[in-house]
Amino acid sequence: MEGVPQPWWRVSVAEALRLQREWAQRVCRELQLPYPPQTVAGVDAAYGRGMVWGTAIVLELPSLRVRDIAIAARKEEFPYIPGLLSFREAPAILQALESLSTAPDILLCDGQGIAHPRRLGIASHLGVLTGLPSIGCAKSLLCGRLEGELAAHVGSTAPVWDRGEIIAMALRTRANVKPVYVSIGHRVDMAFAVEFVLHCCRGYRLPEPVRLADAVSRKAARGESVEHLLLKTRTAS
DNA sequence: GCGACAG
DNA sequence: ATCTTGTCGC
Repeated sequence: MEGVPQPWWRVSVAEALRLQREWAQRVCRELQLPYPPQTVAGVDAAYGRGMVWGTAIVLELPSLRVRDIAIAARKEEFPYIPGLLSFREAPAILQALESLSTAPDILLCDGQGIAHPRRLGIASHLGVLTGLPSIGCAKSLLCGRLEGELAAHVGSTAPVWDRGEIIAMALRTRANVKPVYVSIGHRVDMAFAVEFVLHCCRGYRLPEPVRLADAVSRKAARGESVEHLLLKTRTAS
């Protein structure tokens, strides 16, 4: 992306907040897909041995078959601060994405999209920096309040409001199980995001791309073998 | 000032 | 996120 300071993750908290407000203005909340996505990349990160381990795993659609995997390890450079998660995890995830053989059509992230104090959760952050459509799927809320009741059946939704706007939808992906919070990342609208996440769940609370990215990340972080999953690891500082 | 707070 | 055993329930 143009105009992005290179070591954008090596900044002060004040500068990080400024960058978020700036980049949040580049988020597109409308569906902009040239064609139905043929591949989705599930992305996540885990921690181990002083490193952040980012994973990008590409699945074919609508089958959800694994097509490609990439893992990247980087030193932990930014602390975890609620609201600034992407400054800690995005560098490793972006590096993993760059190591993929083929760019995915859309990103499914473990975390918030615009359901964020400054409307730039990690899903939106990754979407804006890569230019790819993205969706945020989080296990809990960072901000906002659930309005209304969420039915117990799969597929039911309830809006999450914050400062006068709907920033996410609580989505029941499994009957009688805590919902996940779906939000727009970049170049998608809420309706598409919810439908997409639901398609990826298949009986589990979390979407398959995210479950796999999570499993691979933590295995890599613990130094366990992930070769039986076709990998392309790359380490850097 | 106090409490909340993605992963 | 990570540290950790068994256990209750579909």
